[in-house]
Amino acid sequence: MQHETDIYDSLQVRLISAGFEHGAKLRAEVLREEFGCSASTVREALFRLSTVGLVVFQEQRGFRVPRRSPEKLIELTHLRVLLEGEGVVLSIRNGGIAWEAKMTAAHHQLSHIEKRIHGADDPSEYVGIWFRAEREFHETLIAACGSETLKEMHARIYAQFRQQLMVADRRFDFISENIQHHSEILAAAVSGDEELTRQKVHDHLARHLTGRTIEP
Amino acid sequence: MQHETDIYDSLQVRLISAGFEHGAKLRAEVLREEFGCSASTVREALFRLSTVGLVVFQEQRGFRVPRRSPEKLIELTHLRVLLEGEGVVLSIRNGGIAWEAKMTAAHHQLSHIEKRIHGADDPSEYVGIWFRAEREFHETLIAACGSETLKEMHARIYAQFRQQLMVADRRFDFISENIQHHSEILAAAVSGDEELTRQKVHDHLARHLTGRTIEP
DNA sequence: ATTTACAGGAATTTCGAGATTTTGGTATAT
DNA sequence: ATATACCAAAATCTCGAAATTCCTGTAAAT
Repeated sequence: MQHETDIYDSLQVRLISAGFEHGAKLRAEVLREEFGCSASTVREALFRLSTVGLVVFQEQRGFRVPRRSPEKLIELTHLRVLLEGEGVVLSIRNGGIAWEAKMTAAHHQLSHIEKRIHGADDPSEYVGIWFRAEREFHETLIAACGSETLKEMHARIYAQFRQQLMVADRRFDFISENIQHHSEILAAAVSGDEELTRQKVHDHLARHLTGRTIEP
Repeated sequence: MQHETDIYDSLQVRLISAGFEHGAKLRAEVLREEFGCSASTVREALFRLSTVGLVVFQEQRGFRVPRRSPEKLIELTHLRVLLEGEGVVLSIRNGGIAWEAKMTAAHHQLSHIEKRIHGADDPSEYVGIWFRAEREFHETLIAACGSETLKEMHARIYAQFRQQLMVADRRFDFISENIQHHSEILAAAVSGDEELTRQKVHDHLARHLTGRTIEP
């Protein structure tokens, strides 16, 4: 049996991985059928997603997928730099060997996938697993920061960030640059150099700070 | 006629200003009567508040007011320092005269109230207006940062922070210290010294970073 | 031609009842 | 005494229909 929470999760995944068009209307009556439940149940899930920022709610006129906005992407990037920078510095301080081990593991996984994408003819089939690995890498960065609140907040910002980029960058033109970035972040992190790591996280995300990132 | 949004707002106010006990159960069937609407409507509002962190939701066992937790308060304080520090620096950079004017206005208002509290026999009657003025002051600090996303995020952190402190500090023992702090923050901000301002914001909140702040 | 008024239809919001699950208490067995 | 099984009461969750509000296209008026 499907619970409200399952529907919430399911919608969340679709909302950040191209399951809906930007700006698309989300009608509870329609989604109802896909999940085989009542409209009110979908409505509750959409309400919750709206407070997270993955859905826009307007009184008496329903729910929508947020439109793409260069300004929003810049703001989200700025916050990612702030939160990931702070989180990774705290992780360096508190994480110890166990965290360093998890970091190298997450990086190994990610870099393996990125190298395959780099040499692939049709990278699009890797979209799903790359998303997961990239998220895992960035979550591991801040995993040992000691603040559940910071991690939750980062998860939301990250989700909105991904949603903004949904259909963009499908060709992975940035991938070789990314391989380099992720390696440098890992190296800086395990070396224990707090400010260098913060800098590397910033540089990695900097290309989204210009306002000229997306144009499909 | 009461809308779902009104109920949401109304509950939010009560949740951050001692309208409920810490850890209290929030039964939709009960709140239903107070608002004169159906249980499902209350339920929707509670669901939304749960994604904001002002209410805890557990599958099949309803909604609760979050318990008080020293660790949580430290984490929230840490994030306030981070977000307000960043926000105020950006405001200094982008705000101009208009922002400085708003800052002095907000400070004037707040300090007026704080001085009255300082000399009052029974400060408890000022609780409500002090809450509003203090929030206004801290929101104005970051008002010109240029990032709606940062402001939204700060609003949530601030709300959870207030909720943690709900019943504490009712005697305003900290008030004379606070008057000094707020003045120093204002002075640093209008002087344009970014790092000094960041420091003053940190110092102001530092007393909540020790883990020995609350004991009812 | 443009604006305003008015329907009819579609979408949203609210509601209360029924189905499901948890909770708390009692009895039985170890 | 402790643990397990069971039952009834209470609370939660889901549903579909009724009430309300919004939207769109058509007609009348300026």
